[in-house]
Amino acid sequence: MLDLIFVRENLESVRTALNNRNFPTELLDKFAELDSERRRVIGEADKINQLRNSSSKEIGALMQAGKREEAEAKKAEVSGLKEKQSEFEKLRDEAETQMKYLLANLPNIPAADVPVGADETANVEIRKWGEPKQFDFEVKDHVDLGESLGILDTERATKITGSRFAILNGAGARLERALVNFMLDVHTGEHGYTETLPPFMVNRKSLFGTNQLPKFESELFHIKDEREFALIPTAEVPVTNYHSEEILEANDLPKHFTAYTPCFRSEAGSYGRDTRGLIRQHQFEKVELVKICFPENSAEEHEKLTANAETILQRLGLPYRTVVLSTGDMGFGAVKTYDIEVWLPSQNTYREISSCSNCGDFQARRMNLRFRRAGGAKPEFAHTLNGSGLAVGRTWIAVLENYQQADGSILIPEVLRPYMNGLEKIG
RNA sequence: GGAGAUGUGGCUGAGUGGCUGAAAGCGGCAGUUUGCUAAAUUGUUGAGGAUCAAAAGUCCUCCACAGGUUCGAAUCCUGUCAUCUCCGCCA
Repeated sequence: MLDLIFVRENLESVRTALNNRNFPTELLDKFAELDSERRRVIGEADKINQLRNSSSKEIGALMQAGKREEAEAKKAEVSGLKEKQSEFEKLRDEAETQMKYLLANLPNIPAADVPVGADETANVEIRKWGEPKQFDFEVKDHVDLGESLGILDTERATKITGSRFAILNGAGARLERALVNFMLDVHTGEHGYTETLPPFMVNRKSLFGTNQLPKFESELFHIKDEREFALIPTAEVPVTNYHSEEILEANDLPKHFTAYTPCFRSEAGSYGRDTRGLIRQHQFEKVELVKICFPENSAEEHEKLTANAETILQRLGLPYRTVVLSTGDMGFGAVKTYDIEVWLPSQNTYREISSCSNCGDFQARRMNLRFRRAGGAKPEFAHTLNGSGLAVGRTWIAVLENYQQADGSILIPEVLRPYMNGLEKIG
C-alpha cells in the first residue's frame, strides 16, 4: 500500500508508474476528489464530536454542582446533536473506506533501476551461471523419466484429487525431501536464516498484508468454513506477517526467516499452460526466504537474498540465469524483482524457479509492521523482502532432466547424496 | 464438543458511568550525583488522524474487535475473536 500523503504529493509520478506497469489509472483519477472529500467530512465529524464532548463535560459539572434543571436543559440540547453526529460519522467512514480501497488497489512504485517495458520481453538478463549440458542422446522430460522410473504418478493423483496434482513415490519422494533438507540446511547453517514452520492456512487480514487480497482472491483455495481461512499460496504470507501489527526495536532488525511449506494455488487463469507434468501444480512445495529490514538496507538485502537462492542451484550444478523483471512483468507489491530461471533440457529453455522481490514498505504499511530507531524515535515502516529458495517441485524437475542418463536413470548430485542415504543413482 | 474465568499502554497492574489517554511500578529516554560498573535522584516517555507552508498549538479517534444503551463508557448490554482452567475426544 502506498502512503496517502505520498500519493497526494506525487500524483504524476504515481501515474507514470502505473502506466509503466500497464495498470489502469482510473482509480487515480478519483484520488484528488476523494482526498478532499475525506478531509472535509473528517473535519465536520471532529467538530461535532468536539461540541458533544465539551457539552457532556458541562453537564457533568452542572450535575455535580447540583444544578439539575440547567443540566437537563443542556441534555436536551445535546441529544439533538446525535443525528447529525451519526450522519457525519457515516460519511466519514465511507470516505475512509473508499480511500482505503483506492490505496489498497494501487500497485507499488518500481525502483528507478527497473527496466521500463510492457511485458516479459523487456526483462533483462543480468547474469548466467553454468553451461547447458550437451546430451548425446535424445533427452526425455521429467514426466517420461519419472513415470518410467516409477517415482512419479500423475494418473492416480488425478483419480484421488484432480488434475494438476501429482504423487511422488520411493526415491522420487525421497529426492523431494532431500532437496527440502538440503536447502534448509544451507540457508540456516550458512546464510544465517532462522527456520520457521508456520501455519498452512491464514486469515484474510494476513492475505491483505502480503497483497494477495483484495486483487488476487481467485488464485487462492478458500476453506469452506465461517472463519474464512485460505490455504497459503506461499510461505511469504504467514512468515512476512509474523511481526504484523508490531513495533520492533531497532536491534531486532534485520530478521531473516526461511520456511519450508506446501503452497496451494488455484491458478484460475492458467488452464492452458504447462498442462503436462509438475511445472504448474495446485499444490507444490517451496522453501521460502523472508527478510524484514531497515529501509536503507533493503536494496542490499535483496541482492544477498537473490544470491542465497542462486547458491542452491550452484551447489546442485544446475545451470541458470537471473533476470530483472521489467515494470510490465513484475508483481503487484514489488519495488524490484529478480527471477532466477533454471535450464530445462526438455524445453531447451530457462524456466522460473525462484522469484525474489524487494517490497519496500508496501507490505509493512498494509500489515502495520514498524520499528523504532534507538532513542525513542517515531515508529517507521520496515522493509520486507521475499524469495523462493527454491521452488522444490521445479528443482526436482531440473534435477531429473539435467542429470538424466542415456539409459533413463538419474544421477544424484553429490550434495544430495548424504540426504539420500548415499544413493548415487535412481534407476 | 461441554462448563467456567479472563482480555487495560513496551511489560506488570489499578481503575464499575463524568475531572481517566488512563494511578503505581518496571522498562526506555534526558539531566544531576558517583573514580568506573552498579546504585541513587529529578524530569520525561503510547499510536493514528484533522488543522497548519512548517513547527508550536488546538481538536478528533483508540483500554481485544464489532455493534448497542446514555447528554456522557475502559467501566453497563449483545455478538465475535483470543487466552487460561476443568471434563470429553484426539495426533
